Amino acid sequence: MQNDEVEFLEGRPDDYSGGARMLNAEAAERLREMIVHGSLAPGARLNERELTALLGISRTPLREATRMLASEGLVDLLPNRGARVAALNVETVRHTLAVMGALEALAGELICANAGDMAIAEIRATHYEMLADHARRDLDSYFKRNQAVHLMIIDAAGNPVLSQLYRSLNDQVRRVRYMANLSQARWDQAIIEHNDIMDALGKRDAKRLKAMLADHLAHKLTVVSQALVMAAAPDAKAQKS
Amino acid sequence: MQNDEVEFLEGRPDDYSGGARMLNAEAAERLREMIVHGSLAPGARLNERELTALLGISRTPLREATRMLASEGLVDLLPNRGARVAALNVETVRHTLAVMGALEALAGELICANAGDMAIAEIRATHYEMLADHARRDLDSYFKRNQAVHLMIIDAAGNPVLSQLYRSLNDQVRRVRYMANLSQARWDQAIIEHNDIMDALGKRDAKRLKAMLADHLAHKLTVVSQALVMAAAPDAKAQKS
DNA sequence: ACGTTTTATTTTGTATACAATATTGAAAAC
DNA sequence: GTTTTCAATATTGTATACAAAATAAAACGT
Repeated sequence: MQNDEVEFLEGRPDDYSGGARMLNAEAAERLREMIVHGSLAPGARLNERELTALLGISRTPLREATRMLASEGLVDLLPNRGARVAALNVETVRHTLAVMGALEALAGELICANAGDMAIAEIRATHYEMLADHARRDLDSYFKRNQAVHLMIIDAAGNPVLSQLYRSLNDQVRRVRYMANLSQARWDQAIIEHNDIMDALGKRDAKRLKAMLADHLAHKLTVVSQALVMAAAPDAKAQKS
Repeated sequence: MQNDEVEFLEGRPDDYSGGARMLNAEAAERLREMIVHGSLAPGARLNERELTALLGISRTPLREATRMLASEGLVDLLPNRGARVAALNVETVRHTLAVMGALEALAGELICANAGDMAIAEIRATHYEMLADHARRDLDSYFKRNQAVHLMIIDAAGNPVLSQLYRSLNDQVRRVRYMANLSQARWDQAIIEHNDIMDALGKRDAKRLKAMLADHLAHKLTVVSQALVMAAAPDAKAQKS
């Protein structure tokens, strides 16, 4: 390699993964994570010099990464003014959640028609682990497990296009999660909803499953909207498109 | 500019569009069109030297473009082996159409709830123009108009996330369209279905609209599947992932 | 002081240069 | 004749160089 003193992606030295590295994909992953976790805030500029220094790569793969993220909708590209983290307004999140709802409904149909008992058993197991997290008030682990359950439900539908799309949209909404401070009441309510979802799923009751998923999503929308309007006041300048 | 004898994107000289050009976006658009229209066949390698010569740009913006197309799912990236046009197997198309169905269902709901009479009138107008194309047996114009109607229906839902996603998936399926040779019977049937859709839309009958859209999509799936299995025999080598 | 114009500096967009990996093709071995 | 090996070539991945634009800073006038 040309630059032999480079430390690629020093935050994750274990990411060499043996074979083909593909710096752009690695950078995209790193940036995606930073955006989702909020360390790159909505509206923030992606300075190429800074980011190349941070990631230990040159501008070429970095730019390829930002272009990929732009196609995923996490980043906006302004001509001659680089890339910014996509804004997160309530409107967009509402639209995104509406689409996710449609995808969950499809997943519900497909699962009840096709999913094997094994897959559902695995979901149920993770569901119980999530209940454990709730009992322990371990919010961090709960979030992870909650994500896992939702993604497992989507994946159990056996439609890779659906899975990929849902993940992409989910990343958009996850960005808000890290601003939202879930109240205890909301959290308890979410658990009830998850129990209902799990119940309908076990019975392969597509109609009820879809209704429960829709309810749960509507609930999520209110939580997320509140978080956004709360954040909008002090952070208004970053919300401008 | 460094290379002053370049003729950028010579196929479409009117694409300067005044202000900021953004070569990568232009190249992505060109490539997307080539892939959708089949001039870049499924499985075909995207040779950077050839394409830079064809588009009159350097490798940097070309590569940024291919990365964007990869995120859209039109292109696969193989480490150290460049980009290939994504394969088009029946399975993937079925999955894609299933998701599009879910999105159309959502659009149907939203339209019946929110869409203004103006928007529906505009759809109806285009619908009639499409009927004219059918009467004249102008298949090319029909395809365009048909696409327009479907996109207008989606857009009338007023959800930009939905619109963008649908377009992206639609591009995947459009690739097959150009292989499919619509039979007269199929065409006539499609017209009937469109009339039903238009009717339900006029009456804001969400339930029926969703059913009609689903029927129409199922119909499209059979057409597209047939085209794919027909093409699979002589073109099998290009179908390998 | 304030606003405007001009000049530096930074940042982005694009092209090219270099290195590593793949691919091809021909000679050698079987 | 077929397969294997190894050099030649092409292609990709990454870094850097240069140009145009945007941003920041300074100079100027009022």
